[in-house]
Amino acid sequence: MELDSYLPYLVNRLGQRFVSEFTPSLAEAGIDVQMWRALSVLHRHGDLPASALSELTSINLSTLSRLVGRMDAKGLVLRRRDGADSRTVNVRLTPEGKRATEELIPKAVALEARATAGLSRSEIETLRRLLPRLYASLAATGAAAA
Amino acid sequence: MELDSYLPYLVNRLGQRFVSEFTPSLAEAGIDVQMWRALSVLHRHGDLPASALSELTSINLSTLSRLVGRMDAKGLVLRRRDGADSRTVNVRLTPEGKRATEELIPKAVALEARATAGLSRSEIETLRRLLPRLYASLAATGAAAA
DNA sequence: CGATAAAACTTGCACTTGCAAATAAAGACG
DNA sequence: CGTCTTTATTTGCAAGTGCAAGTTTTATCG
Repeated sequence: MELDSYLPYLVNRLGQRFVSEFTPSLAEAGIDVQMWRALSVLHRHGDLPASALSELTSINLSTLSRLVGRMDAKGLVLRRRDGADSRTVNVRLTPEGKRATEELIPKAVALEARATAGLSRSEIETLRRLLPRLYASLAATGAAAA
Repeated sequence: MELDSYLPYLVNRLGQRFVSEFTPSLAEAGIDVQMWRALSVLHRHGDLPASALSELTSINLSTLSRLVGRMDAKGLVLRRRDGADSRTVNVRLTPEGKRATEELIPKAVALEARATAGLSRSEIETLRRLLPRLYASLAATGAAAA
């Protein structure tokens, strides 16, 4: 195995770099990376059950449960039992949460721009296209595929 | 920002998926993901100072310090002060650590193969080439670039 | 309908993590 | 040479994390 061209290594290393580069911007807003993940997914998808939010953020459900608790305490989200099925907890952005998210989006876009500064438009598009295919391929053949 | 095509999101999500798919194989060997990261880097680079290992694994130095302690206790690595500069701690694989690593490599390769199953040879090569460029671009323009 | 299983969360617990401060060993300098 | 910095790593502390077990609410089935 050539580590320098091993995709899981390259991907995780880059991901960690994204996180550490973005953390200062988040800190200014008083939120951490996990909160940002939840915020951005909620901003994109609207209200979500905790389990769906867990799935989309890749945050462990029990971890997410407590994360949502903290975000609720900070006024970023609202957690409410679902009307139809009260096992389900729906999480929703508060106006304050929406505002915080939208304030951060330009910085998030700038970060991506900085990372892709040396790539052509088509190289960037290639990445956007391929990464989800790897993800899907793992999901399709993974443990959950039983 | 379109989250579904936002590279930091796609990258971190995929990275997390790699981790969770590989965790069972690691568990069989009694090691966790962080240990695996250190092992694979040491296997590739040979002896390394803690700071270099931290850099190459993207693991925070203080976290790494304790991780190496645990790995040492498990007999996977040896930590020794450097002869020339005894501020530096050199970390080296033990034979046991080397064996454990080499036992896992085929599974790591298989995981990558599973992820890339639907891609052409050239698409895979493109990923191997582009991901390090993003990483380098962030490193070059980042906070550390002062 | 009533018992049993399944689903969706939440929580106890033991362990890991990162920041900031502490330690220890070079270097730099007058 | 002794002091002041800088470099390399470790540790105190206050959170955060994941697994396994617990809770509550829906389904299933005879």
